[in-house]
Amino acid sequence: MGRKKLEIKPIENKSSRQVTFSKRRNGLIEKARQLSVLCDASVALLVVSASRKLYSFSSGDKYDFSYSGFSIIIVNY
Amino acid sequence: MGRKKLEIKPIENKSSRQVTFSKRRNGLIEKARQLSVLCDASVALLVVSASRKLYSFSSGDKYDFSYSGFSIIIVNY
DNA sequence: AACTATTTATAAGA
DNA sequence: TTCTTATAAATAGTT
Repeated sequence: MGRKKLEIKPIENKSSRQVTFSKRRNGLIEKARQLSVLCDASVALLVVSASRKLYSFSSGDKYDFSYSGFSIIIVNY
Repeated sequence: MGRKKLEIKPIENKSSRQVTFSKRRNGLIEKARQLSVLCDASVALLVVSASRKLYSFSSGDKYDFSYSGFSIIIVNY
């Protein structure tokens, strides 16, 4: 999408990469939410940025996410 | 997208729901892959259908997924 | 399983 | 950097 076709390869420019990350992360989380609502599916999504920030989505309240360094653990209630 | 605008609410018709699930699940997984490649992010995505089938994506080979009943556990190597 | 009319996401630009 | 918009991409309904 967008003004030009974008090849799916690492974005070198740091600020472009940051902008694209923010937009696409939000889009992905919204799509995950929609899938869970539309299709009665359970969805868990974890995204860790290059700068180690964690963003997550899970349908319902089935999961508890924790994050430490490189480890991601999903623990059921 | 599509011929008509679709409200984001549970799809009652079973076959429609199944078709939408298949299309959107594939789309979501592809978007997850693209985000990880474009933005040097770690992404883990788990989708469990109403019929309890598990579909997943993770960037790199950092994670190992297992699924049993309602429990989903991500374990690092 | 394909198609295609539309909606939606988003790459650049302002 | 928040908002805009031209365009690419996803997909709902159809065949």
